[in-house]
Amino acid sequence: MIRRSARRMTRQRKIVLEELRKVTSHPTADQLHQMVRRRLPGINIATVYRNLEILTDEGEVMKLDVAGTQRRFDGNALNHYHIRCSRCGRVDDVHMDVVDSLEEAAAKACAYTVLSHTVEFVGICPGCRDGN
Amino acid sequence: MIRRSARRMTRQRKIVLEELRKVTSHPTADQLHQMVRRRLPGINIATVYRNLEILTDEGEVMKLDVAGTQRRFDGNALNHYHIRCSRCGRVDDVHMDVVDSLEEAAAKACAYTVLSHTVEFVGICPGCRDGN
DNA sequence: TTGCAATTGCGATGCACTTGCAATAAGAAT
DNA sequence: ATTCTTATTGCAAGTGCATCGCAATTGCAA
Ligand SMILES: [Mn+2]
Ligand SMILES: [Mn+2]
Ligand SMILES: [Zn+2]
Ligand SMILES: [Zn+2]
Repeated sequence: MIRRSARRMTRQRKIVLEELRKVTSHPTADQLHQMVRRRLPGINIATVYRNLEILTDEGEVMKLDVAGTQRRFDGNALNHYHIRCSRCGRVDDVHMDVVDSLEEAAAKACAYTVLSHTVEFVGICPGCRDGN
Repeated sequence: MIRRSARRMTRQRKIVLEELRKVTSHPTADQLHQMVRRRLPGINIATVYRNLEILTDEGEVMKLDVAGTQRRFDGNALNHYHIRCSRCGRVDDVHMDVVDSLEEAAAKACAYTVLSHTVEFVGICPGCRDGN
């Protein structure tokens, strides 16, 4: 029989998750590494990456592959949409309903079995627009 | 006064564009490099990248930053949606109407000035589904 | 407590893309 | 046609983000 290896809740993994859950800013791995380091000075960036990978496939967090930039991570694993500022690169949540009907429309418009979808808006954040 | 440098239509640029326009497959830069090399054996990958960059900001082609994979290029610069096969990675067009109302909804649901949006579907392509 | 596989820190490596530079060539001016 | 300017090229080296190999450590089940 196939057995998945038993996961351990290490100090590192716990704090990576806690720090990511604390913010709504969709940090990159190295931003998160800085945050975690305040509590765990010796932690290595590779450990942060490895844990984010594991937490992602456990469904605890979400990987965001933002167009043309460094990968970001989201402590909220429920599907929701994002907007990226084209000036400064920050990424924020868009608090609108997910449009599931897009997937039905797509299923009719191509030959694939449709499984999921993501939407990324691009715009100008308030800070950049109002000049700060 | 600011003047943009005059663009030259080099043999390389012309053929990169022609080869990209020939296909509907959204090739990566090195796939396109292989294609172009059949007509221009000496062309370097850096030249392909540079020309794709230039053609993109001239609006002739489109860069696709597909979630978690190598960048792909699209000879059709008009906004349309894509679907990626989670098994084999191929990317195809989804021939459905672009839902502009998403941007209005997003504008109400966040503080950004919304400029554009992209949708990426994920699914299983016919080839992978039907086992080839 | 003990045993042992999962996990870590660290350095090395990989990969996709970008850049510096001298040589080349597009295309406007003559 | 020829000359001239400078955008563009090929090549090699460089960047940056992410991943990997490995010996040492550690969670945790027995
Ligand atoms: Mn989010
Ligand atoms: Mn397309
Ligand atoms: Zn901004
Ligand atoms: Zn497939």
